[in-house]
Amino acid sequence: MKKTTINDIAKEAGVSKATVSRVLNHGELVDEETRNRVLDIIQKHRYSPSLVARNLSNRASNTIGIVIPEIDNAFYGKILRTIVNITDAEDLIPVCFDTGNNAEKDVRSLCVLRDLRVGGLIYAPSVEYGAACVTKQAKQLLDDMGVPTVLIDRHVPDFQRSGVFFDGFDAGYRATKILIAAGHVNIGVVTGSLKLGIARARLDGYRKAHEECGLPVRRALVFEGDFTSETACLLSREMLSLPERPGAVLTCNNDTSLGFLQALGEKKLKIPRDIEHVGIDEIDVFDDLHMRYNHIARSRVEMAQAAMALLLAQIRNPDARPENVWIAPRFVLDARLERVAVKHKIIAKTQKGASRP
Amino acid sequence: MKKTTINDIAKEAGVSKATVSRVLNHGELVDEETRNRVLDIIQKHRYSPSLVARNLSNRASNTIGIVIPEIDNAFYGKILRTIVNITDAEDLIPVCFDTGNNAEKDVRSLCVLRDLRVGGLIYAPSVEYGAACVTKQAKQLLDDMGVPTVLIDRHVPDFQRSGVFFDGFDAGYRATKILIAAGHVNIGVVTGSLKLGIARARLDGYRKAHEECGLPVRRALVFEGDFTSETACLLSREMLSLPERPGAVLTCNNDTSLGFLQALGEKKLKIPRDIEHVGIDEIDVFDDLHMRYNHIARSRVEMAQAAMALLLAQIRNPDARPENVWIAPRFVLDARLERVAVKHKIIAKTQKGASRP
DNA sequence: CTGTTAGCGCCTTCAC
DNA sequence: GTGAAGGCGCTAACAG
Repeated sequence: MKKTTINDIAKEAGVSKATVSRVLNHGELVDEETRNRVLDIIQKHRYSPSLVARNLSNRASNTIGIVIPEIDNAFYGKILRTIVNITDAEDLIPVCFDTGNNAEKDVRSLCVLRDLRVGGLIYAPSVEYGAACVTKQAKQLLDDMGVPTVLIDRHVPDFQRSGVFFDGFDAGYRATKILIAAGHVNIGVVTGSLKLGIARARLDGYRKAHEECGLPVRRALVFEGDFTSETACLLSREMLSLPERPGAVLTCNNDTSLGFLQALGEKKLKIPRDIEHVGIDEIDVFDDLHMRYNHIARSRVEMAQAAMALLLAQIRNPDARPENVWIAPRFVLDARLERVAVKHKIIAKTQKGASRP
Repeated sequence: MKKTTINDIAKEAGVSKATVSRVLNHGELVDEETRNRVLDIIQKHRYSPSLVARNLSNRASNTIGIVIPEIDNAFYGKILRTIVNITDAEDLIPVCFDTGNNAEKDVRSLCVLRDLRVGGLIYAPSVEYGAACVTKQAKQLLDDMGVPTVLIDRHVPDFQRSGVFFDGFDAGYRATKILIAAGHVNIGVVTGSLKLGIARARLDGYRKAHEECGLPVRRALVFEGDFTSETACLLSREMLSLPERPGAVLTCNNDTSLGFLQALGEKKLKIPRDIEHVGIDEIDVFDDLHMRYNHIARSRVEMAQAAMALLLAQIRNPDARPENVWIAPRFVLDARLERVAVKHKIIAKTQKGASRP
């Protein structure tokens, strides 16, 4: 039992396949009568042309590749969903890979996408985690593919492409400023692997805030993790056991915040009674439950939309110049911290009521 | 600047494309010397054959379609990630659609997948939400595609295909039994749309437990929602304002549990001081934070793995008979409820230490 | 308006 | 071992 093809239709309709192809693609160029006849037969056989053949013939593909780490992380999950909703609306076909933050998988995924001759690419690289040679391979592949590409959330070092990024430096900087303004001098920080640019940026912001305020950055208060809750919890336990326990803590992504909060719970410490805390990234459940959680949100929907906008623009106009979009941090603070932040002009003013992304 | 093709390689190597094709696919059939020469040229040009052309020629595709609602829901996010990790290991290419629980989008997604001539399909239908005619279309499409298909999590009514399902009836039944065994007679329930089979199953379990214990099912305590936290919260507020407030509540999926917990927080009610609660589905964050949350987990990883196993089996052996796998509920209860459950032989015995999926 | 022809890039017989 | 030829299903000129 074979799939019916354009030939079968043509034969049965007593026309050439060119005509069938025409009613399929440029219906108006075909005599109404023959068109209807062909259409009828198509319907009868429930025929629908093969995209594979069509793509080959057109040497163009309406397929776009998506390469992200940790699909099941709420951050990327939301991004992915936003992306596929857009691809859907634009009649693009999303092919999706998860790298698990493994640079080798970046390369493998890009290989497949290259062989698939996708027409575009949204890419959240984990290559920074990997060896230099892997990064080089990935860049090479991107070049080889020669298709519109938009980086999202993370950079590829020394690589000139469009991208949508979160201003992690600003987030780290302002978060720390706020804590300092609230009277803290002893501020701990749990961040991700400093091999990752985004982790470094956030920590740099933390440092800058200290310098600007004439405060020393105490090495003992800087904890380099890996953006997982497990590691963050271990580090946080350590931090909270310090003889001079920090009065405030900055945690640099959603899972890190969770790890920290877990450690906090174990020690029976309460926010803000015993310690102050600002996290980076929203945590949906806390929102749902209206739980207190001072944090800086990076709008996932906004990022994904911006990325797709850039991608579509590039697909439509291939010689568009690379363009970077920076997504501004959004502050979600309790009344007290917000007052402090506004008073010190660290944030513009209350953003309450801003729709959750 | 054109992509290099098999022809370019053949020409440069001074051989025919047949030979190049051979070194690509059946290297051993080619003289070592020529093979190496061809290989060198391939490397030099960084040539890699087009999967599109190859698929067309082979009239077979290593592509598999994935259609799920709500990619950003942690439940499906985890499933998706597990699936793509497996497709990756099996050299399959995942094409992924999100339907947002919109039956029309089910149909649209299946259409694209059909045109793509995917080699297999993992499908979590939302068609039950839709009109009968839409369901019919979806079934028709599945038939037209004629490729191995595995349903996951949700049924398509009257449709004979392989599938991996959670035993929601059993979950609802045993959860309710436990609450009854714990001394409750006034048990509220918040469920999803009863148009959905999985919602009905869970509620049926709740009913069965009541019957079996000679307890009446009070209609006022049955709240039909839609599996979203917003609706669940509204309904829960209502429930908690009842003159005869239930002493225990069953909530039938993760978001519903969240909605309920939010309403609970608003009323300053505490578990288990004021009310008892069992939810269906895990909520990762609660796990991470070691928060108290009595629930019945449906193992997402297990489901996804089972689904892929069925799919691969079917792909390898096309006349394998349809097969259904039922994933057993896993109970995660606090000490008191667990003791009650074990004592009444509702659950076998402590499952503590079971790895989180 | 419609049919013929010639690919798209690759694979697989078949001869040699 | 290798090349020539034909075909996968479809589209895009080019003639009529």
